Amino acid sequence: MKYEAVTIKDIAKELGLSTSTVSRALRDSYEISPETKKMVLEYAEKINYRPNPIALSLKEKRTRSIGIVVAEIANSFFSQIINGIESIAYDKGYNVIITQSHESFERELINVQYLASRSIDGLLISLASETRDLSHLKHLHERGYPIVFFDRIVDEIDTHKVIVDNKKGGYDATKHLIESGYKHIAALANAEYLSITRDRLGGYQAALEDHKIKYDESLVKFCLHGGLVYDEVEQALDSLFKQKKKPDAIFAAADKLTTNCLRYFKARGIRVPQDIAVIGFSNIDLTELLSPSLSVVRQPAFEMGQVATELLLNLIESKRPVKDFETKMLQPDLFIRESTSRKK
Amino acid sequence: MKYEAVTIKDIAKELGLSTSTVSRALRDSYEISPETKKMVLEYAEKINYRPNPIALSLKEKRTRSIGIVVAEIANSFFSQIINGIESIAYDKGYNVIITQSHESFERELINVQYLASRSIDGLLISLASETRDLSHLKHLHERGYPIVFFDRIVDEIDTHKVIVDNKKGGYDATKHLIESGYKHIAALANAEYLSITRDRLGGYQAALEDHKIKYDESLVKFCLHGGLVYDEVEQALDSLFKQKKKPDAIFAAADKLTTNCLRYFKARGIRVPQDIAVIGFSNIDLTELLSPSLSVVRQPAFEMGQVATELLLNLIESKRPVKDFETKMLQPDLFIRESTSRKK
DNA sequence: TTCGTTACCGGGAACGATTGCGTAAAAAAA
DNA sequence: TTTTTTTACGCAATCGTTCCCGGTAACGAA
Repeated sequence: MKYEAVTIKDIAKELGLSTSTVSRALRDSYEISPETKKMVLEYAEKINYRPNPIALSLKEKRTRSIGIVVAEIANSFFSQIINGIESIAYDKGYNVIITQSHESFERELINVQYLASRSIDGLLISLASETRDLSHLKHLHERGYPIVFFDRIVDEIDTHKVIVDNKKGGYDATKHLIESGYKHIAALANAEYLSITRDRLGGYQAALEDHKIKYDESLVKFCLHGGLVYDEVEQALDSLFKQKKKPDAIFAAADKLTTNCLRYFKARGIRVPQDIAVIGFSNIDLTELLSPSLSVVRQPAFEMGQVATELLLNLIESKRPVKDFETKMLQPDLFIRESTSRKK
Repeated sequence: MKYEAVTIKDIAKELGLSTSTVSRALRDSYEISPETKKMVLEYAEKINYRPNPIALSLKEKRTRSIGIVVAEIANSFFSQIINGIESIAYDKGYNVIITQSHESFERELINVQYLASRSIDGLLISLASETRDLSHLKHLHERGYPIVFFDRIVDEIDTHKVIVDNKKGGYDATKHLIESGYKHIAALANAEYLSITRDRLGGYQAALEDHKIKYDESLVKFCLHGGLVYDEVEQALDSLFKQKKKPDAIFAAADKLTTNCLRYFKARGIRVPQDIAVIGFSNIDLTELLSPSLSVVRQPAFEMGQVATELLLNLIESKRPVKDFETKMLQPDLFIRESTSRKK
C-alpha cells in the first residue's frame, strides 16, 4: 500500500507557480509578494503539506537525529538515561532513535551500522557486554563521526565520555558491608573486560585493602551478559556457595545481577540479610518495595543522559574538528536499606 | 564537524567510470563485465563504501523503518512489547524507531508527526492517556498510511488492532477478590475514556454483578496519567479512604497504578493484605520479589508486539489498499500471590 | 563489405527541497 | 524620456542513488 504524500510540486502545479517560489513562500522569503505567500500558505495548509525530511536530509547532509545504543531499554538505568537524553535532544530540535543491543556484539554491530550510515548526526553508546572488538566504532571515529560514550566506555577511542565514579560506588558499597560486620564479601560482576566491571571491582578491592581484608579471587564471579539471563547468575552463585569459604555478603555490580541474586536467594530459602547481605548497583525504582528492601548504589542516570547529549550536540554542531575530549564523572549515591542491615 | 561520507561518485571518479556503471556493478548487474565488477567491488570495499539510505529512501519512497509510540519505555509492559516488535521487524529487515509520549497528548502529536512525515513506512501506537483528539491519526489513516493500534485502541479508526481481553482480566481479578472473601472492592483506573479503562472496569463491574454485589461508583477512581505521577494516585487513594465505606480490597487497572498503590500503603503503614488486598494489571518481572509478593493480571506483551508488527508489515507490503481489518485479542494470565491471600 | 548481435558502458532524468543567479516588468530616479 | 533600481518570480544545479534510454565497440554471419 503506497502512501502518496503531498509535495511542493503539487502546490506549484495547482497554483501555477514554480517550485522555487513555493519553497520561498513557505519559508517566508522577502522575495515573495504578500499575496503569493498568502495563497501558497493557505493552499499548503488546506492540503496538509509537510516538508519531506528525507529530501531535506539528503540536501543538507544532516538529519537532526541522534542515535542511541543501549543494552536493554527494560533496564531502569538505561530507560532513565534515555529520558535524560530526550529531555535535551528535543529542546534542541533533535529526534532520538533508540536501539538495543541486548548485550550482543552482533546486534550492536548491526545497530551501529544502521545508525551510522547517515541516518543520524551522532551516536550515544553504552557498549554491549559481549563487545571486545571495537573496529566498527574506531572506523567511524577516525572519520570524524561524532560519538559519545556513556556508562560502559573504552580507553582505545578518544572522544567525549560520561561515567559515574564506579570505583567510588564499589568502594562505598564494600566499605558499608565491612563496617556492618561482614567478613566474607563476594562480588558478582559483569563481563571482566568492561570498564564498569574493572572500576567497580577496583573499588571493591580498594575497600578490602583499606580494611586489611585479603582479596580472595574465588569470591569474585563474572557474568558475561550482566545477569540478563538468570542461568548465568545461578551458575555463578552455585559455584560461590559450593566453596568451603562461604560468603556472608555479596556486592552485585549491576542491576540485573542484583535482582537475580534476590531471586536466587528467595528460590532457595536463603534469607537476606540474615544468611547473606546484599548490596548492588541498581536504578530500579521499586527497591524500597522489595522484600527485603534493597541497599543500592544508585547512579544519576537521567543526568548522565543529559550530560552525554550536551557533549554530543557540541560535537555535532562544532564547526571545526574537535580534538580536545573530556571525560565527565558523576557521583553515585549510596542508599542503605534492610538487605544489608547490621550483622548481629 | 562535518562527516564526509564516501559516495558512488567517488568510486566512479577514481575508477574512471560513470555512476551508473558503478551502481550496476555494486548491484551485480549482468550488464557489467566481471573485471569491472571486481574492480568496483574491491575499491568499494577498500574505501568502506556504504550506500546512503537517505538517498535510497528518497528514491524508493520507503525507509524500511517502522515507528512506535508508547507511553513509557520504562514501563515493563511496553518494553516487553517493544522487544516483541523488534523480534519480528528485524527478521523482516525493518528497523524500529521508538518514541515515548509520556502520556502527553502534545508529545504524542509531535512524535506522530515526526514519524509520519515519511521517515517511516508504518506506525504502531498505543495512545497516550491524555489523548482524546484523534484527528492527527485520522488524517493519516484516511490517506492510507499504515497504522496498527495496540493496547490502547480506538473505535473511531478502522484498522488492525491488537489487545488483550481486558474485560476478562478485570473480571478474573475481581472474581478472585470476591471469592477470597473481600466485600468492598475498590477500583483504580487510568483515564476514563481509554479503551483499556472501559474494558477492565467493565470486567470489574460484571464480576460484581455476577456475585450479586452492588456496583458502587464511589469506590472507583480515575488517574488521568495512569499513575505516572505519584500524586495522582495519592489523591485518588486519599479520597477513597476518606469515605465512610472503606474498601478492603483494591483492583488497580495498570502497572504504575499498582506499584504506586503499594508505595502508598507502605508509606502509611497500611498492611497488605491484612488491611487491604491488592491485585493489579502488571508486567513487571519483580512481582514475586515485592513485599508482599503481588497478585497480578499479566498481559502477553511480547506476543502482543509480535502480532501487531506482523499485522503492520502486512499492511505495508500489501499491493492494494487493505479494507478488511481485524482486531486480535490475546488472553491475559492471572497470578495469585500474597497480596490477595484469603481474608480470615 | 555490410548488417545484426551481443556485451558494456555512459548520459540524464527522477526522487523533494533549497538556493544562487538571471531576468522580466514595474517603479523610481535621472 | 531614459536610465536605474526594485520587485517578484523562474531556471537549473545540488544532494546520492537508480534506471530508462541510448550508444559504441567487437565479432560473426551473410
